[in-house]
Amino acid sequence: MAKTDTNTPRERYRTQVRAEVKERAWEQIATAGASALSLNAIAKQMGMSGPALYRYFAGRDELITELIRDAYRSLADTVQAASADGADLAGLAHVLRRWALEHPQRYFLVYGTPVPGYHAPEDITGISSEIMATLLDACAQLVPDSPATPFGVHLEDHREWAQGHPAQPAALHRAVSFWTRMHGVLSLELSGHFSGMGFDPALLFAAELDDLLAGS
Amino acid sequence: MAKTDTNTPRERYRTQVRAEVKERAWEQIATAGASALSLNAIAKQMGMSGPALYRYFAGRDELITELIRDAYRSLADTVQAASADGADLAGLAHVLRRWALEHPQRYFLVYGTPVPGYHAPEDITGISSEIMATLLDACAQLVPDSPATPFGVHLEDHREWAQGHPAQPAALHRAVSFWTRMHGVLSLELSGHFSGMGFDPALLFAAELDDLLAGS
DNA sequence: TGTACATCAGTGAACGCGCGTTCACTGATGTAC
DNA sequence: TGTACATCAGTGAACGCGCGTTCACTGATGTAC
Repeated sequence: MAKTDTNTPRERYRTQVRAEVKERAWEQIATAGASALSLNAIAKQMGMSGPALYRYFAGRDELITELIRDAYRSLADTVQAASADGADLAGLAHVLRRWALEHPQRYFLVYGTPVPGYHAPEDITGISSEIMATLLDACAQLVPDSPATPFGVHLEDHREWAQGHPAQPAALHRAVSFWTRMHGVLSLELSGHFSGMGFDPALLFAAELDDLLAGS
Repeated sequence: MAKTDTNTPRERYRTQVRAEVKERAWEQIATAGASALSLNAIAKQMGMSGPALYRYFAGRDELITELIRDAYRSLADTVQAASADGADLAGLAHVLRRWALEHPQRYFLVYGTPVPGYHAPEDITGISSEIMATLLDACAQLVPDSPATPFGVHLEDHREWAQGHPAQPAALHRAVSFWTRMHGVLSLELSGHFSGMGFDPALLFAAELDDLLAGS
């Protein structure tokens, strides 16, 4: 079914090398930032010559796009797995934070400063919708019939992004607030903006989550 | 008193050229991202030869640091001016959003994805504290004696960052929440993450602000 | 099992590019008497 | 007011660098009979 031909030895080797290239790419991003990503440097680090990588990636741009796709996929998988294991909204929050702390570079590739020119391919926005859907599920299960907020009503009028998910206005509102609030804390935490301040970011995260669950 | 010698014609010229270099730098960042900033490109755009800029900046790094400093300064000035005009916390929120929408590149240089190697000079963290202090003022004025939250108590134990500001625990908590929540919305808005979703980011921002002011 | 052929991974040379930065120099602008 | 000197903005050549990418080629690995 899936077109991942991992049958022949040669193709197994191919996917293995591709994976190693990506690993080195992540290391490089962690060390010097995404903009410093260089095919030649990766090749050298793997003990091969620059042009060799063109057997595996059409070019630098394709590699970067792949990394972004993988980052989205990784987050979606993580969240969906937690949901399948019965995690509620609070559970998703902790899984999200854990993922962000484990893979800060991936987090920033997904939610960080955008590159002015770049536009993500369609399938990536699709993965983004998957994440949103999982969030909506969790929000809908929590207090299924909360009173609609004004912004919830506005969202009800603009719910294309919910992809036909049958969530109530209050759930739509909560999903969006969840997203922005968790991102607010995680983004500043990963950026190091809290590091000189002395308090424990985990407690801030927990406080924000509690407040969100208590709901207005 | 201030050591800004804008007296002699030569020095007025100097500061003028420095200013133009920075302007072009911002344009370049807006077009291709901060990592694409190039002294040579700026020089060419100004109709002069590359090395000429070394009369005005010690090198690329100094220019970038200056831009970051200016961005912080611009935000601090904006917020302080609003505060001096009697703006309350809600007023500061709107001034902040306005500033972010007007200068997205500056916003990202301040709060965006960090460059792994880079550490900001001390005076920049000082400006950051000024912003925090203004925020604390506004939070302390709102409901001066709210009950302390658990996280507020934690902050009370780690209040070095407040630089001796006499805010109550509840105010400390509110200032931090204000910061992370506004950033959560603004960061995703400026990154374009809402653009395909259909709803109005201004309403989301307002809803988040209302919820914060209602306070739990 | 052995031979003939096709596939494909990886190499090394080469191209053009733009970068940051240095250096010795020219020429204009200001300063001192 | 005019001359002599110092200051400093800007130039052009040059250095070394690493980048992405192409190309013709070698040599190993798999496939077909």
